[in-house]
Amino acid sequence: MPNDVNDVNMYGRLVDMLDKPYHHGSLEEALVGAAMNVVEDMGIAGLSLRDLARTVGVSPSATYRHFPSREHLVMRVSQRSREALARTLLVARDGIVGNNTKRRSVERFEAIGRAYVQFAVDQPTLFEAAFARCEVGPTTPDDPSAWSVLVDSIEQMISAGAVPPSRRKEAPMIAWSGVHGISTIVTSSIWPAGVSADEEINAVIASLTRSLR
Amino acid sequence: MPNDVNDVNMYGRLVDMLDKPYHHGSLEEALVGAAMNVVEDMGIAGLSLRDLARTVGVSPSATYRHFPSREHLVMRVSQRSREALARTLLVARDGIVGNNTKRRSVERFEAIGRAYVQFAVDQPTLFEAAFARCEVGPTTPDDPSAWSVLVDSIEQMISAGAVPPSRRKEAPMIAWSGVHGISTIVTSSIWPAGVSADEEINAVIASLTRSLR
DNA sequence: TGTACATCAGTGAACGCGCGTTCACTGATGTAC
DNA sequence: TGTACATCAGTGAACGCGCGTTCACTGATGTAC
Repeated sequence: MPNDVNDVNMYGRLVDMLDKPYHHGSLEEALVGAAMNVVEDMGIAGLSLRDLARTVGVSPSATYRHFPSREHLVMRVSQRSREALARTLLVARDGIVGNNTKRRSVERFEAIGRAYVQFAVDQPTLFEAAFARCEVGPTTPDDPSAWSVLVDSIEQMISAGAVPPSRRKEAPMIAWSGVHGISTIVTSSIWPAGVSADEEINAVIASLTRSLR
Repeated sequence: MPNDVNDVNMYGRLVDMLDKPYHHGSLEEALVGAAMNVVEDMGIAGLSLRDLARTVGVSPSATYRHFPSREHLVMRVSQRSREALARTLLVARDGIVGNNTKRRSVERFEAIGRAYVQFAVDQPTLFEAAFARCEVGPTTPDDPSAWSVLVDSIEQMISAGAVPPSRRKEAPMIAWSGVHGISTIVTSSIWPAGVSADEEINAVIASLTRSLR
């Protein structure tokens, strides 16, 4: 096959590579982004600073300009994962509309729960990363925060009269435990791979609404 | 300090070591046992075949007589952890006695739930190992099986009239999700370390009993 | 507007490490006759 | 009862690997005067 055109492209790429400036410009963001990709398909145990540096095209030691240790990177990735989860909850919630505020508040609550489980099923490694035990804690609150989304949703149900105010204190943890539990069960090794869990998910979510009444 | 007696002991030990037979005798069991200890204080990521061989006093390659790969050992440890969990559930259940069968069935159910969470709190690394994603599956059913303990307990409640038979199918997953969820939440990095979760645990377990009625 | 200089963000080589796994081997055990 | 031999369960050395982290360094950038 003729290779002149390809050669031009190749040289173009080589030039791009050679033109690579000494300063990356946004190395920290690039590292976190690359790390999210790695976690997505290898899990958080597959994260390696050297590997990320390679991917981003930078020397291993450059990563230490931005993260004091691997563990700090892990913390960032974990938080990112939680924030990604929170964003999908918001999208699911805002997808539910209607004028009956009471009914809408319950439907939104259930949509959030369903989206939570769906995130875990679709992105098991990110979900795992989101709640991984981690030696260093986040220095910034999650934004958006899945917990806040849940609490707000329950507050809406209380305002709309779908849940009695007496449940205010305990309701978030009850709801979170239920959806989190079925999520981890369905994505763990004890759940037979490839088998749908739709019925179980529906039953759990229905039980939550029921137990908050 | 005089060292004659100590020397005798020391020589005794040395002789013991030198007397070590060529064949270990129960290497497989010794490896699994050592692995449980490692997992208990380093987590499952800290498992290394070489390290175990060292601990047990055997060459690294000897482990391959008993496990085709590290992953197979991980599977065994994971199953062991689940069985340990199941045993604590049985103990907790059998600790509840009484003549009122209906009341007893509910109290046993709740005791099992509480023991489940307590196991996770007391042995977070074993709990994590029990449900770790694992590339090879177990070849033998868990014995005892935590799932069976739970199902039996619900069956008892149904017989005693504490739970309507119509809930038979969905009840186990609802209950399991709740206790499993709060367990993973409380042992994950998002729960502030050292803060008691007793109130939340009680609220979740009460909500489960409520939602099964 | 030009320049000296501090600071920042990279490089590249090296350190020491432990890992999983394989290989040819040998010592111990059990079994058929 | 003794013995030849297959099989089992170890040894020990080596392979190749990738990792986190440190170090002395240099190129680029921004800022005070």
